Amino acid sequence: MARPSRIPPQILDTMTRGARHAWTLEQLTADLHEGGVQADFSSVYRAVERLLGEGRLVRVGIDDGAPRFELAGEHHDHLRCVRCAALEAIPCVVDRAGLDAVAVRTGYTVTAHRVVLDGLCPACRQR
Amino acid sequence: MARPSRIPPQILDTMTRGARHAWTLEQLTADLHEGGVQADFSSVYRAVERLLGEGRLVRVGIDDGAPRFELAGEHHDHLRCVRCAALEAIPCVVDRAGLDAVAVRTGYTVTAHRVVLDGLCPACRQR
DNA sequence: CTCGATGCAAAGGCTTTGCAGAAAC
DNA sequence: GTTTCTGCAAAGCCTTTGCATCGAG
Repeated sequence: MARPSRIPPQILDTMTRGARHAWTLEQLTADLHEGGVQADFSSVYRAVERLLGEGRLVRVGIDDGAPRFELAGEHHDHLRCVRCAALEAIPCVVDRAGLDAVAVRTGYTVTAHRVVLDGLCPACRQR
Repeated sequence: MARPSRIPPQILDTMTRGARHAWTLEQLTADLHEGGVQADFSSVYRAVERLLGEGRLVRVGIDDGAPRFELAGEHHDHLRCVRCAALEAIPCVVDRAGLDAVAVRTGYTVTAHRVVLDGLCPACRQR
């Protein structure tokens, strides 16, 4: 190792401290800057790529324009406000029995799932 | 109306007959061509846009590179082979009670959900 | 003749890559 | 001196839009 990575640990740190649940690369770059960390977008891109490969981050597809990333850890699903785009982590809402039934009926081996609930957050509903 | 739409009905027809469950714009354009329908990509793009607005199609985010579209109809979830990218429609596997619990706990009004199961199809598992 | 639909081509936005400079070993 | 990380800038890829043309009413 000729030069220690500066950005990857900063990303993990930012995510650990952050209030957010899933970052786009753009948000992540902005948050690093706010934390006083100088980092080019492409460096963040490559650092995230590396962290994904190491299994420290996971990619979550919220399908709202840009891929998002979050710390690898316990599985959870997501709840998104369709109006303000707020994103919350929620416990898994997939029905185990239903999953097994699907596996049996289709012959697939189901290895993972991604769930996004769409809704209105309390603040947006009042408006 | 100065000129009746040619492409939108052909899209609905292609989707109704097709074996596929969700089309990317590229696949849709290709399927139209195979069916002998001449259609430019941008025309397909705009036709789909129109059909979405009319509620005849829905957009489904499988998050596998390109947005996909399918006929509006009964809600269903999706099962995707991570190896060959095959896509199947499956009955909803979301736990109703869990959904209600989330709504209560977060204060959100949940209006929709999107589920993608990842797995290995029978053919790919054998290899 | 009029007006919307279509095809072509270019613009736009975001992701990904190449390359030279910088920093640690 | 060697190696790898970083920043800058350009290349790519797919989506979206502008515009001239076409064709049914």
